[in-house]
Amino acid sequence: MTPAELSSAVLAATRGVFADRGLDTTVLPDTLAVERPRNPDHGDYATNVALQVAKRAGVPPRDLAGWIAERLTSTPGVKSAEIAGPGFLNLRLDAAAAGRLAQSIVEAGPRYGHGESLGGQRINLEFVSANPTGPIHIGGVRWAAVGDALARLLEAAGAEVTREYYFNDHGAQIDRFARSLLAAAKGEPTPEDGYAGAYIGEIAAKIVAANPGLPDLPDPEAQEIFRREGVELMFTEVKQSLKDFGVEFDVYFHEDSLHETGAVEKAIARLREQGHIFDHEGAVWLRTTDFGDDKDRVLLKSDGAPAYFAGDAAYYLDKRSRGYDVAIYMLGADHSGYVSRLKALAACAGDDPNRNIEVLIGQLVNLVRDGQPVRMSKRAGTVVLLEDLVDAIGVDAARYALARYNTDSTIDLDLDLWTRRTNDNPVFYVQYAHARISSLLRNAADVGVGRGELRPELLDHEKEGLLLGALGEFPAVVASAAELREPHRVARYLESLAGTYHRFYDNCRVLPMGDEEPTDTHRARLWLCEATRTVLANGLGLLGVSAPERM
RNA sequence: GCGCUCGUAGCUCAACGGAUAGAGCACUUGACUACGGAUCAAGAGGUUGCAGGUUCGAGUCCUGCCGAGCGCACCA
Repeated sequence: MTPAELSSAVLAATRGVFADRGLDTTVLPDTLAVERPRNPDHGDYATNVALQVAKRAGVPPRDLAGWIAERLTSTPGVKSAEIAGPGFLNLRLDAAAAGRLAQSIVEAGPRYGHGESLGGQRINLEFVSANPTGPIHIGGVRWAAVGDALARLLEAAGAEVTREYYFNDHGAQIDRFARSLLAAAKGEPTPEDGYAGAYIGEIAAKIVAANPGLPDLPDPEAQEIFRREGVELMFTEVKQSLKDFGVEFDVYFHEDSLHETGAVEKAIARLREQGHIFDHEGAVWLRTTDFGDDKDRVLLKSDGAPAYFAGDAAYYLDKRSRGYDVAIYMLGADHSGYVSRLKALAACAGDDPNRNIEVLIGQLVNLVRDGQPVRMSKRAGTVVLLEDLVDAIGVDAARYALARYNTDSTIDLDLDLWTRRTNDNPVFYVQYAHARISSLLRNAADVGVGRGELRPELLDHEKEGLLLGALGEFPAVVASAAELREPHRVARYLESLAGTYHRFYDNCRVLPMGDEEPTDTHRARLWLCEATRTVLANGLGLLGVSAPERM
């Protein structure tokens, strides 16, 4: 019996009680969750449904819980249902009902954990979107790891996801980039507002090598070549380093295209039609304050040039025209002031800012080595790069480390910790569990013990029950992590599952010892091990981290 | 000054409004002639920044205060 099945059974029992006693069934929820209590004394599962609805149904919660319990005890697979505290209902499954889960997990394989909680939703997920004026730095890396994990999660929950990268190849920062390349090529110092760092020299040298006549051209023409080719080289590098990080996008959207195709003008015209535009002091404004922004925003500057926000407006409308139900923006903390204007923009465009657009803000990442903050990169000088992090701890550890924390908090990553091959390193702890099971399954094959027919009632050891319970939670963890946009829940779950497995392993011998004949208990435990391996692999897969069979 | 985010064990961090606030590390004490000891068991460690409020129930929601980070352009 899975938690989902149990939850339906509880709901059915509750409905039955309400019908029998003539209570108002409209106070009942459509679905309810059964939870794994922290304290095992509180049963395999618990539900607070009686507490939730008693007041509105006009009955005492403990009485209601008792009536539900009475019905549940006659449900097949439910061993006991007890009232506890103010009206909790603590449930226990019989071992056979619980044990069958192992088989269904193994049979579901890579699909176990997938669901349809977000079925039918089309989601545009924009993340990283770093400027093409330099290599990806640490701020963007957090989103690369979290964003890609979230994309995988949303897909596992049944959504159709487009991973999108907005490429800011338009505007003044590109000119500064081009001037910096030109200066570097001519051996001149970096312009005052330009980009420094060794990578500028590298790229300038590449462009010079590819364009022999370049030094003879007048500055404006040379700068144009540096602009065009520099952006292209940077773009290629960014894509490659993300690919090496295991992150690939479905759409690389070029800001420049919005200006070239007239999309910006069209967007402004549409917003003007909708009545949200006004002219003031020669500039064209969007009245975002009508929808909660703290000031109105300029779309066209008084010199007639579009402001950056005009591109955002056109870009948002473009996303919507592609038919997404939700556009998710993942932005760094330095863009926190951006949330209200993007939401207002969506509202101006006639969308529901609470449903059609989500703006997630991720706080900063600090790297620490030997207790000292790491701030500089050899190559970029002023910031730490994606490649620095990967060089230091590897892709698996980097992705796991970045995806393991709630993005609302700033985090300190200790580079020494994440390279350690010991169990204080969470990614190794989880991967080790997977490798250990893989090894055990290899041994089982070597000695010729197979899973055979599962006798689920044999999985009646306390630690087996706890492990089955943990495995059963996985689909709900995936669904809630997707719904809440919080991939770190998966990582925390895996760490907990790994611990639960090790405790099982310590208490329950899986393979026959010495000359011992294999029994159905050995075979049942192999089912359990295979199920655990499946869940660990699926969970790590959602985070974009490998599940090694040997370490 | 205003806005957003955060404040939980010595450290790094968990905890869809639920029961006795958890885990890893560090510290103390144990378990290796058998499936990977990269493991496990036990102990100690907390006024969840402070003060009120809502609720059957608050780390979680609301208000105020204190502290930290990040923002507050006709820049991108």
